[in-house]
Amino acid sequence: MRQIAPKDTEFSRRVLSVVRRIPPGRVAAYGEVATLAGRPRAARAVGNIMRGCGRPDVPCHRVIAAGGGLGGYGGSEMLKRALLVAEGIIVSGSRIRDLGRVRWQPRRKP
DNA sequence: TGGTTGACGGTGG
DNA sequence: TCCACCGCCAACC
Repeated sequence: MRQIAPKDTEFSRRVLSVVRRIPPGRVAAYGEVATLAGRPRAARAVGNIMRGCGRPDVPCHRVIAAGGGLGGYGGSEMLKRALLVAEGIIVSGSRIRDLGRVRWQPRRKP
């Protein structure tokens, strides 16, 4: 059983900051968060940090896998699905159907 | 210092 | 549409 203690490094803190910015009713993929954190290829690393988020400030349940997969949630994948549905996101089984609609867009250049 | 793991992403069959 | 393989990055032992 590996220790779940994310290091308070720049990267981890940046990732948490990005996830914290995700508004309700919207979701972001690990790769998206990684890109916003400055590491477009660190999707796995983001998952590692999410694994030990343990912070109510960080809506880790709004972070999903690319393609609409929910990914995981401390072992209770069903809980994550319920949280997303409660926010108005349509989820079918373990897959988000209106992914292109709930996809969080951090900023758009005018 | 090096090797392994993991809440991933993308492509191919 | 679903399953499998490879590649990338950070944390843990």
